[in-house]
Amino acid sequence: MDVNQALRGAGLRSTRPRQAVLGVLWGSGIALTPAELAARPEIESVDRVTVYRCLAALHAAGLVHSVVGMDGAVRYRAHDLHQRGCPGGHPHFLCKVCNGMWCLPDQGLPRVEVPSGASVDGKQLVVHGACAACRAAVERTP
Amino acid sequence: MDVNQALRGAGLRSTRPRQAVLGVLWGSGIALTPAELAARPEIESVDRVTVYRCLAALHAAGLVHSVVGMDGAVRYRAHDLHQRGCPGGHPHFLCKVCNGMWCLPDQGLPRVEVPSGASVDGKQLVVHGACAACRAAVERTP
DNA sequence: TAGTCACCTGCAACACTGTTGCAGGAGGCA
DNA sequence: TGCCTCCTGCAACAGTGTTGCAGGTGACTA
Repeated sequence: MDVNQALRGAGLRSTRPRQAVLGVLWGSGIALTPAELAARPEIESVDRVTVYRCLAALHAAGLVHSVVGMDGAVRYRAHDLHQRGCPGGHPHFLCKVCNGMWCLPDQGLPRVEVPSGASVDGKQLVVHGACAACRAAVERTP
Repeated sequence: MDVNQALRGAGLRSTRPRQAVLGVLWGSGIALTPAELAARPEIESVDRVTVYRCLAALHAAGLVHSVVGMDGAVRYRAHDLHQRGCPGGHPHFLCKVCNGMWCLPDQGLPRVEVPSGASVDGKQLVVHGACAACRAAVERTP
C-alpha cells in the first residue's frame, strides 16, 4: 500500500503536504514531533500550520498515533502499513539524548486499578533513557 | 512537619513564594500545572517566572515530583509529608474533564524490555479517563 | 474534458508556555 | 548588626500551537 492509497482509504484527500508528512513518518520508523517533521527537507516547503493540520487529520483518520514524551512534546508515529487501526496500546521508549522515540509493540500495558468510580479511556507508558547509538556515542567521547 | 521545616530540611531558603507554592501543593493533594498553581489566590501575587523557578528548586530538592500528562502539560505533586524522597515510581491518573491528576502510589510500574543496548533512566505510566466526580457531574447534566 | 463545490493550504496574527538576563531585595549566618 | 549569597520580579524573547480568512486544488459529475 502506498501513501496515496492509504490516504484515500482513510477517506482523506491525497494532497502533496499529506503525502509528504505520511511519507516521512512511514520512512523514519520512529515517532517525530511536529517541529522535527517540519524541519525535514521533504516538508520544509510546507507551512507549519499545515503540518499541524495534516497530523490532526491523519490522527483522526487512524493512520498515525500520538505519544506524549516525558519532555511534554507530542510525537506522531505512523502505524505499520499492513496493520490498520493501530492502537498505540504499547509502551514507548524515549531517548533523552537524541529525543528519538521508538514503539515497543511486542509488549502490552499493565492493568491499573484506578480510583473508585473513575473510568479509563486509555493508558500511556513511556520509558526514558539513552538509546544504544547515543550510549555508544557518549562512551566514545567522554 | 510544616512548610518552613520542609524547605530548610531540603537545604532551601524559606521564602514567601516557596512557602506558598509548597503549601498549595501539599494542601491540594493532586498534581497541578505551573499555570494552575499561578492562578491560585495564595500565589496570584507571585511572578510567573518565580513560580517556575520555585518548582524547579522544589523538584531538584526532592520535595515534589513531576508528571507529564497526555495533554503534554507538566504537573507537580508534593510528596507525602512523612515520606521523604518520593519516587514518582507509580502510575498517575489524569481526568480528561477537570484535568486533575492523582497519584496511584499503591501500584508499581511494570518491567519493560527496551531495545538492545539501551539504558533505562525511568518510566512513567499515565492512565487517562474521567474521575468519579466528573462522571457524576456528566450524568447529572446530559 | 470542463464545471462545480467542498475541502485543503498558506499567510498573518495571536495566545500561551517556558526561558534568560539583570538589577534590586531578602534570608541566614557570623 | 552587617555582610554575602541566593532569590525575586521585571522585561524581553523564543518556541509551540491555534484561529480566521482568502485563494487554490482535488475529486466527482455531466
